[in-house]
This record gives sequence, C-alpha cells and structure tokens, in this order.
Amino acid sequence: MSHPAPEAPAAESLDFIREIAQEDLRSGKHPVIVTRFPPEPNGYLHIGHAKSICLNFGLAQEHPGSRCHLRFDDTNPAKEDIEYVESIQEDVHWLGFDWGTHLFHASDYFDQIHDFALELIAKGLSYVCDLPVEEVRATRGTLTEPGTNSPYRTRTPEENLDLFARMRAGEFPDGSRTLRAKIDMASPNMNLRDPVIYRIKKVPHDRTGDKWCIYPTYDMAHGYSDALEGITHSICTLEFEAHRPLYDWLIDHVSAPCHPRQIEFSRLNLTYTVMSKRKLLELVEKGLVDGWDDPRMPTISGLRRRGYTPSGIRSFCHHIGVTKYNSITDMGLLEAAVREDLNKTAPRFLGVLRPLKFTITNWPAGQIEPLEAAINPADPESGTRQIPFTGELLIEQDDFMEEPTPGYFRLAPGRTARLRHGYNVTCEDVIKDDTGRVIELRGPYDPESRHSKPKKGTAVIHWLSAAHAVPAEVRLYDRLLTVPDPNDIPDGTDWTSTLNPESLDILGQAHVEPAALTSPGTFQFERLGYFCQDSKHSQPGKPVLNRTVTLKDTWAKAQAKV
RNA sequence: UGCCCCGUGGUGUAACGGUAGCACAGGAGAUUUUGAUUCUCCUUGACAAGGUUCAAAUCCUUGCGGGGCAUCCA
Repeated sequence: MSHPAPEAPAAESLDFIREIAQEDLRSGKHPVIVTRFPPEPNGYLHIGHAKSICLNFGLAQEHPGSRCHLRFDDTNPAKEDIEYVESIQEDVHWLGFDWGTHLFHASDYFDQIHDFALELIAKGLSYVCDLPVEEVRATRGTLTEPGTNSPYRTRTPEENLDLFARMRAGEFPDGSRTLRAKIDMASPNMNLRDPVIYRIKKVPHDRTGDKWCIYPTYDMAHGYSDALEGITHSICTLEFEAHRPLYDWLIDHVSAPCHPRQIEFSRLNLTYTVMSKRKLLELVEKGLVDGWDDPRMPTISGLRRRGYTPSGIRSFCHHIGVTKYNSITDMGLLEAAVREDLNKTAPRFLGVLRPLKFTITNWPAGQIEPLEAAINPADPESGTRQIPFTGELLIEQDDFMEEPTPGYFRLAPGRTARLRHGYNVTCEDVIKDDTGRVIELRGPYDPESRHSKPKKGTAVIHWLSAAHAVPAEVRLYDRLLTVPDPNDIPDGTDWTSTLNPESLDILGQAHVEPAALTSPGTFQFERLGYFCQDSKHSQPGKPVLNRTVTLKDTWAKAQAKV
C-alpha cells in the first residue's frame, strides 16, 4: 500500500461523475471505465456537445485501458440523415478525441434488441397494444392523475408473440399497433406508464435498409446498446433523469450482459446564443445565418470556421466543470479560454481594418526598409519576420482623432505616435476631402527613434506599407442575440426577434500584411484581435478573414462607459 | 396541483462536519514598442426559517425559488 504524503499538494478536485468512476475503479466494481458519446445524427454538434465529448472521452483518457465509444443513436430513420454522421465524426476528431475501433450504431443491435423484446413478451412483461396514438395519450393520465390500463394489456404471451411477429412482417400499417412495456399505469413517473418500446415505421433505414419496419424507441434502444457494449457509465443530460427507472427496468428484466449506471449532468447553456437543435435548425432553414457553420453559430463547425481552437474549447469545458445545477454560462468564459490559448500560440501580423493614409514627409523617396518583428512575443521560439517600411503608410482610422478626448494618446494634430516595430511619426497636416472627411495625414518620422525607448504616454499603433499591403475583406462578428437568455422573453415573442442585427459587420476596405494570408490557422492582428481565413468564402486573390475574438481592450471599455 | 432533480460572490465552480477557495468578469497599480500579455493588490457570496452538534455551506425538517416530466422524439 502506498502512503499518501501529507505534504503533497491537494489533487485537483474531481467532478461528481469522475468521482463515481474513480470510486468504481478503486472498489474493483469495474477494471476499466467504458463510456460513450451517443449523438443522434439529426443535426450538427454544438459547444454543448463538446462539453459531453470532453467528459466522456476525457474520462476514458484519464484511466489507462479505459475507452469511449462513438455511437450513433439512429433509431428513428424518419428524422435522421447521413449528412450529419460525417460532420459529427469530423467534429469529434477535430476536438482532439478518437474512438479508435469503437464506432457503433444503435442499428447494429436491432437484432439483439428485437430478441430482448421477445424475451420481455415471453415473460409477460410486454404486450402488443392496438390503441391508436390519441388513445394511448388519453389513457396515459396526467401529471396528477393515474392512467388507465389498455384493454390489450392482458393478452397472452403467445398472442403477443404472434402479433409482434406480424408487426415485424409488415402486416399492419404505421401507427396501428405498438409494443408496450407492462409496468404501471398509475406510476407517478409518466415514463413508467406502459411506455411504447417498439413502433411501426415503414421507412427504410440508412444502415439497415428495409430489413425492418418496426423500430425500437429511444428507451428501448439506448440502454440495451449500452449494455451490449459493456458501457460502465452511461452519462447523459438532466432531462433523462426521469427515464432512469425505465432504463434500469428494461435492463433488469432481460438477460443483458451487464447493467451500466446512468448518470445525469446539466447541459451547457451560454449567454447570447441558442443551443437547442430545433432553434439552430430554424436559423439554418430560414436563412438567418450562413449555414450550420456560420461563424456566429455555437456549433463546433461554426466555432472552427470562426477560428476557435480545439484546445481553447477543451480548456473552456474543463473550466466550466460538471454539475447537476441548471446554469447559464457567460459567453465571456469561452472567449477568455480561447484568448488564453491563442495568446500563447498565434503568430502576430499587422492588419488595418479601416485604412487612413499617412505620408511621411521626410522619408527618402522610393526607399524600402525591412523591419524585423517578432512572430510571437509570447513565444521566443517563434522567431521573427520582416515587414517593409516605406513613406506611404496605411494606419487605422481609430488611431487618429482630430479633437482628442481626455485620455486618448494616439495620433492627433501635432502629436507623435510610435509605429509598431518601427519609428515615431508626428502628425503635422490633416488633409480632408470636400465633405470635411479626413483622408490623409502627413508628417515626419524620427530616424533616431527606431530603437529608442518610447516616451511614456506615447501610443504604439499598427500600420502597413501602402504599396505592400494586400486588400482583404474582414468580417467582424458580435453576439448572435441581443438578450442573454432567449428563453426569458415575454410570452408570445418570437425568439428570432432577439437576433442581433449587428452580429455581422463586413469591412471591404481592410488591408493586411501578406504573410498573414499564408499563415495556417488563427493568427493575431496586433492590437485588433485574432483572425483566420474564412474556409467557406476565402479565395486566392480574394481573401475573406473572420475575426475570432477581439483582444481585451480597456480603452474601448472605458470609452463605452462614457 | 403529482413525482423527480437543483439552490455557494455578477457568472461558472471548490470544500466531503472544523479558516468559504479558484477561474472569468469588475476595480487599483507596476511592467510593456500590442491601451494586449505578464505581475501585484482589492471589491463582491452560503435561498429562508427552524433543528442536530463543541462546531453546519456540508446532516435533518419545513417553506421559498429554479428546472424537468403527460412524442409511437432523442
């Protein structure tokens, strides 16, 4: 036995699910942990799924010999589509997880689930019910009143076996009969009031073709799939809590190879966005966004296109923890996690979103001076790059104010600023067009200032050599919604009315350092934020850049308060 | 008007009957050729009332608040 050193630093605390898993390992209940991520292929994965993926795959990674299965919960061919199967696999892999050879489908088990159904029937625990949908609903009772028994509840096992076989043979039309578990029509738990476990659906299945015209319901398929795969911990979200007694009942009453433990945790909610598949689908179908992977979407593919990193998302999932408390997490937490990750890894470039011309009056005509600049000051290993300095520059419109407000220390008439990686320049002349708009700044540079220490209170601004800069379209994104919680709006209000009309701002005049366009992944435009090329719309010679997230900006924040 | 689950700073979470801590957000300062980063320091908290105990965020009771459950959805 090892003796824990009392002076050892406290181990990082485990969430309640990891604690259960660890205890089951310690007690010898299980030699390894087997979890599963069981998406239904009827939509794209979102950040809420990422939480579940990090939990299930993470748990397996943390214990040698343990594993996590990827299982498609494809029990309803009427709603599912293989289009989603591919995206789901891509997203899980992109997040950095691997199921190895453990890729399964609930439909792989249709034969065995059917056998379990036969077993339940033979034991008198299941019956074929001829009641139509409305009748089933009417006799189920209400939340406060018990239901009433189906008149078909007393059929003999022989009769049920025969009828079930004929259901399977396609003798009856959709909806005409169901197989029900015989439990308790008076149970306070509605899920136990003789739930339907098989229904007739004469719909071909993506994987089993037309082999079946009856399909198991979620409750029937899920637990048995878990048991068949030897899952030790079946982790799901809170809304399945009331299903757990049924999960247990179904497994207990057949010769299942094992009995996994279902554990529920609360799903992720984020402020200023939506997480339900229904609403996400609505945005896509109504054309309110540019597809499932619109960079404003909380989908994994949207976050990827936006420039979020897998490690940033994983870090976020780690930070939010796992509990049963119904919470809404501040979107700022996700942004902070991705900023932290990107700050360490993203190469830096210069880009100008809204250009303003600056002409250096004392720069030798035609001279080009290559300046050396760190690729990432936060990473000494990253090396340097060269950027050309000339007398014709582009600076950011925001970095000049004709009548500077107190506290503003960028350029203004007569003021000096430091050009990032370069020289000090002074604004001597302000050129305007007929409408009074500032179109150009002119002034000298200080040749001695290249390596001089900048004076306190002198701003450092970004710039580009006009002749070397490459035009690019830049898309700035803001929160999808104008309200933190779209569920918390007045009755009768359409949630789509809370969509933020300013969630996308397209800038057509931006210019960027050419090297930015050949940099893979997400990079930083110094002082502006993190950006990446839009995988959908960027083309050679016509780059489109997405802003992933801004840098923290205490100046802008202070201004916003005024 | 049934059953189940959940209530810790603004937000997300720790503690496993013994000093309420962390992250984000917020504030003050230092450093800085990114108003970034980094580094200091600071503000803010137990749903309520009873009970058990030397001692309660933790255990019990009740109330209050939030969420879930009546698809042949998952």
